[in-house]
Amino acid sequence: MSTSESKRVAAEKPRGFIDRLGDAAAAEQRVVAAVGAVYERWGFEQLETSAIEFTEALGKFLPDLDRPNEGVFSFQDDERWLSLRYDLTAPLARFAAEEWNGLAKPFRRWQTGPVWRNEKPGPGRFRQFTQCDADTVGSDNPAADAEMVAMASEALEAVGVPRDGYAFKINSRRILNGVLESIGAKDDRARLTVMRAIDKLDRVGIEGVAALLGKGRKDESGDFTPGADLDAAGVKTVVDFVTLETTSRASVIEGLERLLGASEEGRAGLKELRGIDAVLNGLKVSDAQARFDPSVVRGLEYYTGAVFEAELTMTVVEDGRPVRFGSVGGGGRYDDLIARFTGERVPATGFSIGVSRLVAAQARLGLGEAFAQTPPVIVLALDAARMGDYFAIASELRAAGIRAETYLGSSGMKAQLKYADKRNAPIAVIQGGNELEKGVVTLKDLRLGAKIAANLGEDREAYARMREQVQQEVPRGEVVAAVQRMLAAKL
RNA sequence: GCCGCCUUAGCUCAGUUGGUUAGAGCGCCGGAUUGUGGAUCCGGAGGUCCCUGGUUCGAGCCCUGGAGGCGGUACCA
Repeated sequence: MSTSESKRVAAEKPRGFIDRLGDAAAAEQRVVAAVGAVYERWGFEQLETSAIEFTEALGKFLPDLDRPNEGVFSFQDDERWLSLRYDLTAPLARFAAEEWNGLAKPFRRWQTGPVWRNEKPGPGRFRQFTQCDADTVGSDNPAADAEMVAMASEALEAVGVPRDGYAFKINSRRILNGVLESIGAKDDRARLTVMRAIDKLDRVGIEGVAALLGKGRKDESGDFTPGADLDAAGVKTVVDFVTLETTSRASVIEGLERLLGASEEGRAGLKELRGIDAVLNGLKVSDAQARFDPSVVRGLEYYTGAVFEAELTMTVVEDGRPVRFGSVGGGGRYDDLIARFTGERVPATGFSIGVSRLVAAQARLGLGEAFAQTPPVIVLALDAARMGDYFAIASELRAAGIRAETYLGSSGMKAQLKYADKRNAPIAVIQGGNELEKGVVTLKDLRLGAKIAANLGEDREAYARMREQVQQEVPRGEVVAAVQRMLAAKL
């Protein structure tokens, strides 16, 4: 009985999710390993938590009946709502609150793993992606914030980003709050609208921001976005803040000093930035690596103090156009998050690296090549009765630390070489009847062959000569040494 | 969520005012080549023309509704 056409299951995956094969999969692990090693070195302890949490623990209201999956993947279990975590910070808050009594405080942990968001996917935006976070819970010292920035910059360099290829932008929500206070934007809706407007500086420019602060703005598609409805003086105040010269941390502090006036909240934010600056100077983090930038907002509502954003400033030209990578991580201080569980205010700060994004950038910038895996040497299987011999050869190569596999299909030699070619194998190990008689194996240098063949035309004779040239017979006992030599040879 | 464009082979696409059996290039499989990757030549496999309902003697093409993709915008804990 055969499966009818209509009963076949479609081989497809849900939108917003991706498969990764080979180096694409391994690259993420290697980035996590490199970043995690930096966090470990700074004394952070690794934490693992479950992928699923109670929905209310994630700080999300119960999904309403019409749209139970708005933003987050949720389902009901024994009457209670469960959700896939959408970041690593909310699970940390839950863990810290749950284990509070037994933890050494301040509690410093790092964590990695996939997170899920049920949102419209786009290019470079998926519904599952990996984050790598570090957080300090139980310290309100600005030094903890400075440490996050310095450590994250070390992490970026650990994955190959050069020192002049990234920049951290730092601000404090308290400064923003001070500004909002001084222009009389009291209610939360107006404050949020102003912050969203500032957040769009990159995309819509200063004129766009000014429009969004005032009456609103019509974009190219004809869509109208209502503004925050500030008066002219209010717009000017905000614009002055977000356009402050950011070349040095000291000059920003100076500028803020001038613009902030008497706002108590703003003063507190400024004090915070001073504390961060002092520690960054001690850690020798330069103005170019970490700037104070009053236009940095970060969307997340839970931030209460310092906010950070890591941006890759390197560009690569693709299809004749420069491609910018933008933000590869962010974080900040969230002093109220843990209070949801304990009722007690616990100061905390953290930083999150978007691993998937960083890997994508790494690949396109060519930074990941040092991490790339060498493809395996392929041992051809020319005689089904001698599989044991072929596996013995591959095993010897593996024992010498060389990636090696034995061909397991049933095809002829030509197809096996095509297989090796497709796998990007550097070498094919051949032992058929001819070699067996002589007690040798043939090593074929596929990389060299590919290089030579690329310059050949239709000349079949030259091709045959090339074939002879790129392969050599070696005694069976010297296979490992000869493979090592061939792999080491420069092309 | 809103606005615009798009959907034909694994991929990129062609397809006449609506007319037999829907095509090309690339890729894939095989042969020319007794045991050798590329190139060349020959052959082969591969299709729910996104789905649905309709108009028509007849729909890949026209009409209704829907889904999916791309771009912009909004949201983003």
